[in-house]
Amino acid sequence: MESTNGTATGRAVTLRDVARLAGVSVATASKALNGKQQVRAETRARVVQAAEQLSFSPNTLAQGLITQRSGTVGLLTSDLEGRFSIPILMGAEDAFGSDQTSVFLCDARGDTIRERHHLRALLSRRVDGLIVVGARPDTRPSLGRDLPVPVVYAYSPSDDPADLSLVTDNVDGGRLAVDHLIRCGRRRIAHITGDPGYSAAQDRARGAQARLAEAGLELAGGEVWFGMWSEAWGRGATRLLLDRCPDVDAIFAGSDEIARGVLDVLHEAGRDVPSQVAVIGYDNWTILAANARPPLTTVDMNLEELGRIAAQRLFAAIGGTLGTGVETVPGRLITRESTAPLG
Amino acid sequence: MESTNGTATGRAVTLRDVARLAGVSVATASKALNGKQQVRAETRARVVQAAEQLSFSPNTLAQGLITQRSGTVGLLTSDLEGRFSIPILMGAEDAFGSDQTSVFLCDARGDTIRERHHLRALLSRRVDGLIVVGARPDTRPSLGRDLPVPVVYAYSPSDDPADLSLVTDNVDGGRLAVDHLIRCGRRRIAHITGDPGYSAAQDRARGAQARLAEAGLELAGGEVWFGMWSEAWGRGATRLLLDRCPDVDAIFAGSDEIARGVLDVLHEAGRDVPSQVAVIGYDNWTILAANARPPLTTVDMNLEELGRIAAQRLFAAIGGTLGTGVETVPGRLITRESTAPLG
DNA sequence: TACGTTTCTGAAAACCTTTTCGGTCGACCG
DNA sequence: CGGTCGACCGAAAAGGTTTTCAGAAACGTA
Repeated sequence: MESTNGTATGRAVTLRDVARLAGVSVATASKALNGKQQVRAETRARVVQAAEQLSFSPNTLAQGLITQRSGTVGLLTSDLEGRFSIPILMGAEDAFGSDQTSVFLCDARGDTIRERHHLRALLSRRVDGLIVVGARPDTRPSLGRDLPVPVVYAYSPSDDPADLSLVTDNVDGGRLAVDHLIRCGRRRIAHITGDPGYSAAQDRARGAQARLAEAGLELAGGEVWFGMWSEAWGRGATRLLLDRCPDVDAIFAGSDEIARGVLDVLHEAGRDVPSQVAVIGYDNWTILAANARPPLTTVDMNLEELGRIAAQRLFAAIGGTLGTGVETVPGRLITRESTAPLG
Repeated sequence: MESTNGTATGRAVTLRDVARLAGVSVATASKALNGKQQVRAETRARVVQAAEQLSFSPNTLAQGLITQRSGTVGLLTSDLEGRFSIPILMGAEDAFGSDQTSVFLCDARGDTIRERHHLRALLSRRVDGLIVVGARPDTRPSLGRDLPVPVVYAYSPSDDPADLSLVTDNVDGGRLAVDHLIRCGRRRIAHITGDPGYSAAQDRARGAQARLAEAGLELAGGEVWFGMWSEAWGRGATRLLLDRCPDVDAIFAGSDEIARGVLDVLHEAGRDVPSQVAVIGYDNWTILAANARPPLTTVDMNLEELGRIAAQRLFAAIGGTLGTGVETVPGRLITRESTAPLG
């Protein structure tokens, strides 16, 4: 039976076929292909050659059935359209060697019952482990303690301290940003950020203020400008800021979106960036940061790294036992042209 | 053995356990749970109850082994970080009922040998089908004709006409954009777009010009302004355009990024949008389009829809036979505030 | 009572691979 | 030459499910 355009080509070739062609039993064929010691070099060569000739590829389902290890992990996300899952996913993907482990991607779309649903399906598929990545860097409900596989929470930590969670270090990120501005010689530093209901906003602000305090400085404008995660808020807040505090020489924006708004208004107001006012963003969302005028210095959360670590922890946990608590991954500064030493 | 924090909890519960608890054989247990006719209602109830009590979930690997259907599909992408794969993926995800089918996500990162690698792995896992989504809307090499499973190419069409490809309708998209501008009463319409090496750029331009011709109009500036897919090019081209053709009353930008650049320069030049110049983008990349000043009217490529259709075609093809050729999915206009009737 | 029918149940094969364990064969030693 | 040993190979079980087919039970009919 010929294979015509996607129609399955008869039966798939199995180890039996290989064995038959090589003139050995399936047992030795298996051993030969898996590099076991129990087979003569000459026999092994014959088997390998037969396998290639038939372009045999072992049925992973059957393997999984007997080894009790499927070689798959589930990635349960809640914001696919968001920009957080994707880098994490990529990091995870390349931490598992792609030939060893494949990842099932499930998007729960923020819906708890859909999440339970996906969870059931994944367990039914006998995944070896689970990575749960949330939509925002706030605590999320645990999946529970009595799952048959290890779970790592990424980005959104679990509310159960017995789980293992990996999060970005927002406090340190805020500190990083302000530290950079101070090193640039800035002294009148303002902080415009997003929704105060986000712990990310609070943490970054805390880190920023801590670093300011160390330098004996106060926030320009006297307080953190909380608002929304949008360009429009960036614009609005900047207008107010320039009004109230015209001698500001640096602005730390809580996100690249906000930073875009900040840049816009500074431009309108005729303040040069970076010579008069330095601006730093957060997220390193390339489309926004790299295309800004001028290109935006920003804090990268190292999400791929976070994903990679999540995968490593999970991998280590499979078969072994998992750590607990919240592990924190530091970000890094990406310097572009929106910041520069003063003078 | 207790389950402690992710460590596997002894042996998983199997159909045998259910059968034993219900006092029947595994055969009847299977039939009972799968709604087969061969079992008395009372027996079925007993089995179901036992299954729930043990919270049994069938081993999909074993099922797949015998039914020759794994209930999985592979999604092979080349631009995870890009904005095209994700909506397609989401569309696909919700077209397959999530309890029926799970999707393996693989990112080849534009590397052909990594792609072969992933392909082998997916076939080894006995996926029921494959969706291949490319990074750019140009032709890509076919995976080949003699695969054991059906394949649908999305976004990037395959170079083999015997394959089934689904692409966005760029010609129609260009027409849509210009049609909207004409209906707004605009007559001096310019087109600034990206890299002329992209068929998307060419097609959109062709559609735009076709619609202009129907209205007896010519492109303002005389020609299409090809360049790069960047804000910077949008800015540069707009400056040139205003210079050469100051009475332009509408600009069709080949992407939202370009449109952002266009808006920036118009703003600087003191041209009001939309009262003096209407601007329309392409992609409906929300972060750019909705946050623009003013919010950007744009063409949405309906990528989720494309993903959904891809999944449907694939689903239909599994077991049956697949269509061939290139199928085209129309986009739709998203009107925001950057366009409005003249006067 | 004998027999046919219908309805339900269970044994067993099948899916494909890995792994254990016993067996064969030749070589080597005493 | 008998025995031991090592190297290599194959038969068979296992993993969890579905499906086929034969058998059992219950019931109605002649």
